[in-house]
Amino acid sequence: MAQAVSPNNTTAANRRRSRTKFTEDQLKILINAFNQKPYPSYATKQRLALEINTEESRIQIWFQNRRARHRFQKRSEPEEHLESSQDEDHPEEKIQSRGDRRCRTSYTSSQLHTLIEAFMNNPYPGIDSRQQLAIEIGVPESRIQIWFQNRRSRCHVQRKREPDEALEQRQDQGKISEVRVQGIETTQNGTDLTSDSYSSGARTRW
DNA sequence: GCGTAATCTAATCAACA
DNA sequence: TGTTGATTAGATTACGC
Repeated sequence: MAQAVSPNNTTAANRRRSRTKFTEDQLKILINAFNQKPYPSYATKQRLALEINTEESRIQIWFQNRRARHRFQKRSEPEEHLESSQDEDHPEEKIQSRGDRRCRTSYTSSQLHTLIEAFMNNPYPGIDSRQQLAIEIGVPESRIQIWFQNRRSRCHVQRKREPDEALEQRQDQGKISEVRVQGIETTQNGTDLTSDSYSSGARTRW
């Protein structure tokens, strides 16, 4: 998978968060919680965060990685070695956790303006930039990270769709031949994730 | 070098205007 | 109903021992 930040290009602006080192006691609590519920609700994650004195976002990442490791083990290990209680697919937990999500963050137009400006400047901000933005607009850093993820993702989708849409438009207008889509493709083909064009066709809220 | 936290994309769910 | 924040799986990167 393509990564935006090359290993040798680490600057203050794209530096990763330093690794969290969980203590034995913290891990005991986390593992115990995981064994009970691999898909904890937001309230549970918050409670755990409080209990082991860390951020809720770290709990979320820990559970994500833990589930991934479990799935991996499940695939690679012979079936008789599996611990039955923990290796179910846990569909009921998944369903339940959907009912207790974090409240949707609602950004003001000025917050969005700041985010978009930052995105145009750098679509892959490191921990320092994200924290700075978080302070600036008064939103947790984890929400900034999610916002950038969604924004990048939707930019990719939009860019994939644009040539098709241009074609459809031409067909709708009954304009035959000579109209070139090339221009659109070439200008969008670079690394310009920063374009706000992905929302330009639709209604914008900012 | 290994274990694993952090990060990424893509798909999907779901709140809200 | 479309937009977009939240969550997930799965893959990958890279930190810290």
